[in-house]
Amino acid sequence: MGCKKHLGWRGMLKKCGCKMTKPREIILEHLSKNCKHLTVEDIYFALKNKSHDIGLTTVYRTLELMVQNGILNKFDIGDGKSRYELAFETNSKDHHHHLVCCKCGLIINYNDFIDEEIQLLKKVEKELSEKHNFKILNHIIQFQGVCSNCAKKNEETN
Amino acid sequence: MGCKKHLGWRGMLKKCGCKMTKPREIILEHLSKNCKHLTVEDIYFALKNKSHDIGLTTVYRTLELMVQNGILNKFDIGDGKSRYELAFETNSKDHHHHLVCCKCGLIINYNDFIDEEIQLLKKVEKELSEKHNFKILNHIIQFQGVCSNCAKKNEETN
DNA sequence: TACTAATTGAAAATGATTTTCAATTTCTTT
DNA sequence: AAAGAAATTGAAAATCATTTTCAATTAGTA
Repeated sequence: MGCKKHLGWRGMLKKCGCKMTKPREIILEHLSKNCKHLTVEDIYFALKNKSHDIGLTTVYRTLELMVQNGILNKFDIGDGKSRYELAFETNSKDHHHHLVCCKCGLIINYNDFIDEEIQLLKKVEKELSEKHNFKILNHIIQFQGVCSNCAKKNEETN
Repeated sequence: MGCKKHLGWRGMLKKCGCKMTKPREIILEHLSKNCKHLTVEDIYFALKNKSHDIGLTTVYRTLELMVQNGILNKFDIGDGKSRYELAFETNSKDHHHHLVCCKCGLIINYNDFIDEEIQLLKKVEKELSEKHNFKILNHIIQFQGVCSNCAKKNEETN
């Protein structure tokens, strides 16, 4: 299970002078199996529940390392906590963007019209990187709004 | 100066049972004149320099209120501080998206291909709001990368 | 197997943001 | 224009996510 991935991760770590360790392996495995949008706390407690006592600090450090190396994406939905998910190549069928409820924090991955989005993103990316001499590494598209549940709750209140 | 705006702001505040106050007026004026991407600290010290002693807490509260009412956009470039800017209608000529350097935090507003972006965003927005029963209020498009300065610095280091 | 450098984790420190609460201000109503 | 009710302010304290510190441990190499 996950052997190929392990090799990939190990190679990536080697390239930047880092080592593959038990905690890192466990954290990465967890993220691979839970293609969600996890906070540090989410991961820390999930692993604790599986009897993996990995320090909170280690979770922070591992996630940061993986973000630096493009394995994970880090993003923010406005609640003051960072969230992490596996990074998928722009061309991958799993690549997606986010629809976020700003009341309850619900996050929906979408890939409707993803081809059109990607095509346009690439065009804009090319223009911007040339014009501003930027090396563009990533992008975020996020729609923000109110989900049906929260809209309902709000009506009841009024 | 800013009379029309003041009326608009006052009306907005009234609608939500809030009052127009000196601090709020000063903070909004400041944001109107500085179409940047300001942190709470930026604003607090800028006003202090103009001899406006407004409490840090009040700055936080005012900004949050304006975000809730669509006057300001709040966003995050990954450095742990929230940034604020005037919100422009999607159709406004001032509407823009961001190109961010993840090393130094440089933020560039761009509107190249903005018409195409908006057109696509509207299409996606319609689809998502129907499909997921969301009331969509806003969107973020952000490109992340390394600016030329930081790229240069990095070369020198190696 | 031994060594060197990287990693871990617990505790302490940091830094942004929120809460508390008494004093002040706004806006409506007389 | 004055009074009153409700909202707002600001300073200090509290909270909460994240980072730093440092001694003990572990991984990968020689």
